[in-house]
Amino acid sequence: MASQTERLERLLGTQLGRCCQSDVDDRLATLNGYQESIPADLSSDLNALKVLSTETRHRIVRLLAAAERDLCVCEFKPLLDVSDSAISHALSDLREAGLVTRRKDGQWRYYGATPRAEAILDALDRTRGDGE
Amino acid sequence: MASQTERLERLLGTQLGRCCQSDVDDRLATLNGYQESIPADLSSDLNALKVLSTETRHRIVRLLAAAERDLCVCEFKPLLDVSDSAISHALSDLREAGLVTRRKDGQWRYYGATPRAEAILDALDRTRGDGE
DNA sequence: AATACATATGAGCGATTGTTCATATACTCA
DNA sequence: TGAGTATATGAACAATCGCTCATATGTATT
Repeated sequence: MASQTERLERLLGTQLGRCCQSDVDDRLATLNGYQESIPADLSSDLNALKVLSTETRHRIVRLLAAAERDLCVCEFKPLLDVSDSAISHALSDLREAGLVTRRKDGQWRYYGATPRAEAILDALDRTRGDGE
Repeated sequence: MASQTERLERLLGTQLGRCCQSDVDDRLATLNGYQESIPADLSSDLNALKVLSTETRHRIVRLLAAAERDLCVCEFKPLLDVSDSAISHALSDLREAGLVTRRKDGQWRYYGATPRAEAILDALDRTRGDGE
């Protein structure tokens, strides 16, 4: 049975030219340190990214960011090639993910991009086309 | 049959207190302006977000960012609760999405986070917990 | 050359997803 | 109050996804 650290041991042999148990322990401690620097609950980050990763929802947020104002649900209609229902579902998912806000005005609903949404789009824009 | 702009026309009636054809045309032109400011090809952005939106791949990138150095494939093993194959698939997806780089050293492979990956994580970190 | 090893790749399976259709809710105006 | 409108919600279905297992590729060592 292959242990969890069998290969790590060999890697350290390559990197250090030697490898005793304390070398393995030290490296494992270092790796655990990286692990601990990760937010305990990733679900909100993962959800924000997932929600922004499909075309309909992504486009909605880009439109809101470009508009620099809240848009009414019906303003998305001529710009997106999906049903009203799909737009509504998309906005609902975006709101739950903290990427858009909603404001009611009579029968109309206005949505706006949150700073979180804008920060993510900005990160993409600033790094688009980077080879690496 | 409901036209694409039927509701928009009524919205403008509400917003402007009137609505003739030129009002509709103006608004449509404005909306099309937003549309045009969106990158023509979203697929690379969408893919980057999708790839970062599941736990295994996201965790890999967070580990690389925390490490501030390239990590060997075998170093992920004790930190992730999935098979070697899943780690390899994940790294391959991340590389294709431009989120990690790969460096070969003998039989070992070292991966590192790209500026694009770091920018996205940073956007998430800076805005985590924003109510809106 | 043969064996061992590190990583990669492809098929396949259960689980999740984005959409549409049907329907519900809530507001407006006669 | 009743008809019309704007948006939201739930079910359902095809499509996609993430994982594991089996196997392939390329490197090191003997």
